[in-house]
Amino acid sequence: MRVTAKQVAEKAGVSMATVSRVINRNGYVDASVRARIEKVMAEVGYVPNRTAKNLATGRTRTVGLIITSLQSPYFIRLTEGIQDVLENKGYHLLLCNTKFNTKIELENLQLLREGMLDGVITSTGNLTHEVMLGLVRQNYPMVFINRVFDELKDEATRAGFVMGDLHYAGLNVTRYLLEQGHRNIAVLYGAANSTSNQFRLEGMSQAYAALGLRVRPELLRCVANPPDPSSGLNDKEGAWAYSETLELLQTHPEVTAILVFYHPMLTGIMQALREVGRNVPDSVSLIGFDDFPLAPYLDPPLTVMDQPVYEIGRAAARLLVHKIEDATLRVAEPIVMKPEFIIRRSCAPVANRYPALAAE
Amino acid sequence: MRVTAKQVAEKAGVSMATVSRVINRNGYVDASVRARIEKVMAEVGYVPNRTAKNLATGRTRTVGLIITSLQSPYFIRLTEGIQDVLENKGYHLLLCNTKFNTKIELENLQLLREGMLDGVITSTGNLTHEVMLGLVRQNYPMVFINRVFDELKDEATRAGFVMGDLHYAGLNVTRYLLEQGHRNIAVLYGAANSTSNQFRLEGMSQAYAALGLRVRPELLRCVANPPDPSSGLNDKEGAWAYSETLELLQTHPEVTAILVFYHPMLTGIMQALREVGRNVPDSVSLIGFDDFPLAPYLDPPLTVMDQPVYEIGRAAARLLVHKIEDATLRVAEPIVMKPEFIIRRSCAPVANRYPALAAE
DNA sequence: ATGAAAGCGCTAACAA
DNA sequence: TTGTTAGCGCTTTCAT
Repeated sequence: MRVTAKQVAEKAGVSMATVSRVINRNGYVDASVRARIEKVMAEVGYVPNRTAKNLATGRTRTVGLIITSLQSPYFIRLTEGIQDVLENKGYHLLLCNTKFNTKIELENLQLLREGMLDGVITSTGNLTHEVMLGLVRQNYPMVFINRVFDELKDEATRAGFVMGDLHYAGLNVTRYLLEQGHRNIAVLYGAANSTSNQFRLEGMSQAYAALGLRVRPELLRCVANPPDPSSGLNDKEGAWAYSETLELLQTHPEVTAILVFYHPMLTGIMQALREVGRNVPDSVSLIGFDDFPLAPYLDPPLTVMDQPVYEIGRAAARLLVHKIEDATLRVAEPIVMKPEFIIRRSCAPVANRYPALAAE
Repeated sequence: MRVTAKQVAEKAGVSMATVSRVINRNGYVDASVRARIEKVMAEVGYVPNRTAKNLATGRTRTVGLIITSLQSPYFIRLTEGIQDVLENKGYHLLLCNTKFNTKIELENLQLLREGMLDGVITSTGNLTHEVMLGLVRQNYPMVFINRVFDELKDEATRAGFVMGDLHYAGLNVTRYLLEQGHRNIAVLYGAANSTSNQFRLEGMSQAYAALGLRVRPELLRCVANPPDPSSGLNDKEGAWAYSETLELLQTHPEVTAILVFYHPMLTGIMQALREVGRNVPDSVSLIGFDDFPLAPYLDPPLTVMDQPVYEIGRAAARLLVHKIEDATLRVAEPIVMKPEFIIRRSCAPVANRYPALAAE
């Protein structure tokens, strides 16, 4: 049978309170008494019951992380950053992978209300915007990645915000392509409703506008509604991207550059390109968002706009833990991190494609 | 303030027991009474407290998953399989990423003893062998991936086992290379102590033995002890593999094939190969273990021995949930899944390298 | 069909 | 420095 603190107390001839003090190393306990209790605990193999402690303290030292996919190196790296900090602070991570399913996301947010989670970090689209807003206003400790709530502008809540400078990222990537002569730049992204994508797209528009040009909306493709979201297929997201890319290239052969906002789509895009004989980078330039270990080893090595994802994760976790442990903390200003452009070999000037034209 | 079931009961003019019955939809409750209680719950915004429920029921509907890295597509896919099943059964996932740190692993195992976890799935090396064994003998619900306990052979415990046929995998990959004329096959693996590696190595030996040959132990390299395990460096594991590979190629230039048991090492291996001018596959053949979405897009496309990782994950989660929900369940037989060899372009016969020799 | 009441195992304020 | 005691909020027999 399980041994309880009460039994330890009886056996050691002390009160439960004293046992509790030695378990948690707080309060004053006489050295000899402590030794006696510890001896008893070791003898009977006492293990404290965590759920009882959770109930008594009203805390669980568990944090929820909500992401939309495990296939994206972005989320992996983010999770690593978060977990490294949490572990260091003695917190645990409950992982919720929504796979773009709002229902799953809501179920996990419910755990926050139910007191099973001390706080939550979210890095998802904004389908659950209203729910999140409600939670924030009820002062649950929450940290949002790459997301803003205009409604909260003048409110002092416990919510925290960490972001990459995605506007800057979109702006600079686009400027780079425009300078290389690209005018028909397609974008493939993963979730229509995410603020991350909006930021990048805004940056993109700005780069166009600087040249008196405009984004062509028909070249913006979202793959948020997968053909078969429930299949166990490996590389499911690549499969969606594949058909979308094929369609794009067919209807818009004038595309000379593709921006990939969501890396799980990369395989499908590359396969489609290959099948229709559009070589990278000579026929089409390709740029990914966020770096990942294998990027330099792809064929061709992928040029990417990187974000310090690991640091973003760390910052988010630190912020959340602060907010959990200090209920009065109010940090309204988002933490913003600068991206870095990493040029490899998946982009080429349009002139390479039409050398004759360029020579004129 | 938080609303409790007690307050709901008072407001609805019933007892807590009845409220509990409507929350959990069990026991008999008169339709009109149920409606009244539900109305009150909605009005006051009642949310049940999960930690209290956990304490009262002695269960948390939370399962721990212990893996050693998030950088390996193997663990990612495994996690997806596990999570898809858990979510479907109403369980949550507490993720423990040990990064080969035994201390972290032990801390998470402790959560099982402390009643915070209903069960645990482990897919790690066997540094914690004794601890695991103790837990199993105390009848905690546990499922092990790619691991066996000879000690448990004749005991009826609650432990479950799911494995890929790694012996078969090692055997066939090696046979394939031997048939292509390779005799100096190096192996780079991630954790010296893992049974998965042992199984593969045994298969390998068998393939050698069939030709009257033997494995050359000096060509087996483990990268379990990283130069800097705590750095936040992206692609840390690739960095370890890089230096190990460099050293290997320098001391053993006769190597014509490399088997990679742990994919996060791939980047470092490829870079080292590139730097010393050993072209894949003409100068060195490369085979990876387990497929992943980007494998066909590497330069060159990677030949791999794949495992049905997603299915392994699903099977493990199903088994664990069974064991949690039926304390009498005793399934000693491991579930074994067959691997599949996927040939792409990272292997070439040795004859390609020494055509003159082959022509003799 | 509903209620009373005894836990579940620990924490923490207060008293001593 | 230690003990007393009243919770934490829910579940679950056992009556009724």
